[in-house]
Amino acid sequence: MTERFRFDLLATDGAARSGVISTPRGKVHTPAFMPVGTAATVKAMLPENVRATGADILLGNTYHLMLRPGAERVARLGGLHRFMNWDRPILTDSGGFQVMSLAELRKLTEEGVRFKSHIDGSDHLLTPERSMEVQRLLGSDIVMCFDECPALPAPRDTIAESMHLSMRWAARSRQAFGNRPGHALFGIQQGGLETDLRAESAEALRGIGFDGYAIGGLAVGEGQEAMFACLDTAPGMLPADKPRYLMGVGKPDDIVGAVKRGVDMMDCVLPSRSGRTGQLFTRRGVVNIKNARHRDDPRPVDEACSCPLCQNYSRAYLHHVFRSGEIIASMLTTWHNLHYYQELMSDMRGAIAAGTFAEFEARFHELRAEGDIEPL
RNA sequence: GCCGCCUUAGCUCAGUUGGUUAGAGCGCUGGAUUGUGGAUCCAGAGGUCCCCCGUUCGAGCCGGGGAGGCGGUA
Repeated sequence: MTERFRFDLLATDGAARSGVISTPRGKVHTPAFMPVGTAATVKAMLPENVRATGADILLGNTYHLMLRPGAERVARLGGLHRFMNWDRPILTDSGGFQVMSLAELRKLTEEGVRFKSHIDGSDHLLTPERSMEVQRLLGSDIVMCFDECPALPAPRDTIAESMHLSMRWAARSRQAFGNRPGHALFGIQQGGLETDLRAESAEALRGIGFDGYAIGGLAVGEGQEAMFACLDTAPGMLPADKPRYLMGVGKPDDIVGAVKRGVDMMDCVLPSRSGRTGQLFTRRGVVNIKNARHRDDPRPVDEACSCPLCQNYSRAYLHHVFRSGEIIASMLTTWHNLHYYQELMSDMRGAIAAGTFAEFEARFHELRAEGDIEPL
């Protein structure tokens, strides 16, 4: 068992990197995709099945868990790992993003954010210090700094002001986190699409010193082209010997493009959330199982996929259970999507190690361009 | 047999004193969803207004006849 948090870079191919993060709760192979388990569960999945898809680490949410069931309660019950039956690493988001996207009647001050719960309207105050405390109570392995994430597009002044506040909060987060061997604290770079603000933010974070560095504030409406343009320079501003985490991204092609540009970790709700709305991610692009074309189709979603859905059930069956609102529909689609995402990450790790990332990427886009199989 | 009520989109129903291209909800056909609200939003298709005749410049609406359904009554 590793006593301390550690990141070892194993291979590079162009800007793409492959490595391993070691924690007392296990290793995380990078590039890594973290399924989102917001409310102490990856919806529609048992933890052992999430693990079976290849996930090394999950993401949990400070915002949701502090509101329900409450961080102190989770702590009394033995911590988040025990509570949700996942003994491997967990990264927790700080709550900053969710306060902005979910809560009502926010009031932003230097101290933190006062807001009303989207669940029951109760009043709450989230500060860098409280966010660190909540994440400690949960037992998070990788703790995220409390930050503010403005929606894009926004005026440069707004982006700059927000970034400076996030940097002051990053320093307070670092101070409040203290020294906790075996646990990591990640700083979050902001600055929107402005290269100089990104650089200034990265410099501020390096000055404080973190165990890993996240790129925040992307995939919030700017489009893939703008995001990639930002990622052409943002990862290189962060320390090469620490993990780089692109928050909230993304679709499969976003992920491939991000890894190509030097990102080591990502999380996204898409495979799980879209799974619950009938959207399946495959080598050949997206399949919407609700579409009428699948009604009589006895074939699997992807004949080359080894997940339980593709091995045992037809498109026609999945279409039926989806249209009927059956719970198994969400289970099967979520399982498939997480399996696909993890296989994608595994393939990229292999390609980086072999120095064949360019070939991998070409094949990835080639298959998607072919599109889904023709309807019967 | 007689009396009353009903018939408008796939379903359940609105539809003003008769007045442009007849609407809604659900369903259906598609789309959106990026540090999760099992949520939500967007777009589209779909009509012999039960049938026939009449009145009227003009009928889903008014009159007559018929068909089908529901209820009451002998």
